[in-house]
Amino acid sequence: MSDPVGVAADQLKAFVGRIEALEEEKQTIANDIKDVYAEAKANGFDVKILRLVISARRQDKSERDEMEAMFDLYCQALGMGFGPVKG
Amino acid sequence: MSDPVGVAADQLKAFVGRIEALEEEKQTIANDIKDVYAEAKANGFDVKILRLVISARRQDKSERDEMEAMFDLYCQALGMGFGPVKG
Amino acid sequence: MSDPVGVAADQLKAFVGRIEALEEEKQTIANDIKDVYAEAKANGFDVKILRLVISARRQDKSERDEMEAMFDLYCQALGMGFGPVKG
Amino acid sequence: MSDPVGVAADQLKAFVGRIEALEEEKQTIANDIKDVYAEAKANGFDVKILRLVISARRQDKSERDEMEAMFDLYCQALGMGFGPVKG
DNA sequence: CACTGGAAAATGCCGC
DNA sequence: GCGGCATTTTCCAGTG
Repeated sequence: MSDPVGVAADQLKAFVGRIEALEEEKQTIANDIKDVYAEAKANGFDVKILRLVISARRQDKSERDEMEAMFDLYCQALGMGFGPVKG
Repeated sequence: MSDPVGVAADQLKAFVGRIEALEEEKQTIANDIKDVYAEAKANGFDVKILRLVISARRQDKSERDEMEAMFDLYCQALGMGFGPVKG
Repeated sequence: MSDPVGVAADQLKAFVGRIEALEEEKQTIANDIKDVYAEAKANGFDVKILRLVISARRQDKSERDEMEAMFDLYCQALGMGFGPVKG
Repeated sequence: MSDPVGVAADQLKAFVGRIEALEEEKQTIANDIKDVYAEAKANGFDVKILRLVISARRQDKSERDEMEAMFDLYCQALGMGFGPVKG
């Protein structure tokens, strides 16, 4: 298999293999997360609230990131003029 | 066309028609939004910042909503016990 | 507020307001679409299939539009007017 | 902090920490997958098709798994042990 | 076992 | 023209 088609096929197989392996890993971790939620539930915690807490923390983080991005943009904008430049 | 199949076909056509009409409206509005951004840009505003402002406002709103949801959940949880109930 | 900055701020508010209004409209329509799907489902239709049908029709339409655009282009290239060529 | 509430709070923090750590791992892997797709694209592969191929393989796999499960079920129903029945 | 909500994937858009 | 990003759509797990 040294023809281009064979090579491409080999490359394709390699890419597919790598992606499928990574997806399996990802799935494993997703299952782990499910397990932790189950464990929390078994310890008497309300899973719904737990999820809410985690998503709130995630949103806080993304909001902080956005603030930072805004700050950067404003810094850039200073001197460049944010609003319309009149003449 | 008074057989069930015909009736179903007519119903189907009706549903498809309604959905397609709504999607066209939606697309029209999406285009309008694009136009407004273009107009703002033509007036010297930085579209990137404008988008950031709008998304920040949207996030604020959703955060407030989430806070409210949390509050409701906590209210529910009171008396039910949020954390593990020991004995 | 007759200074340039105030004017820009007012303009900015106006743009933000218009965009947010349009986005709300858009969201309303999106909800309407969801409702129609729900209604279809309540009438025994398979929503997944329904979605497929509609997206297929959309594709067909865009293909037809493309064809039409091509046709017009060819007509122009041949020095033909838009309407049918009489002789 | 040896009161029940403190204990619950500590437990809660632990659960949140574990989940967040796992989610970060998951995100890392998701990014890796994106990278592989990008690499494939850089090597001339059509990402859209590649995704289709992978999802098709996944479906096949789940079908095969289902079949296997069925097979096992039948074996059980027939009072067969898991391995080959010797006599 | 259907429904709802939330995560993941895919599509389309914008700027470079 | 492509990569990154935001939006949208699709899928799936949890729940009643």
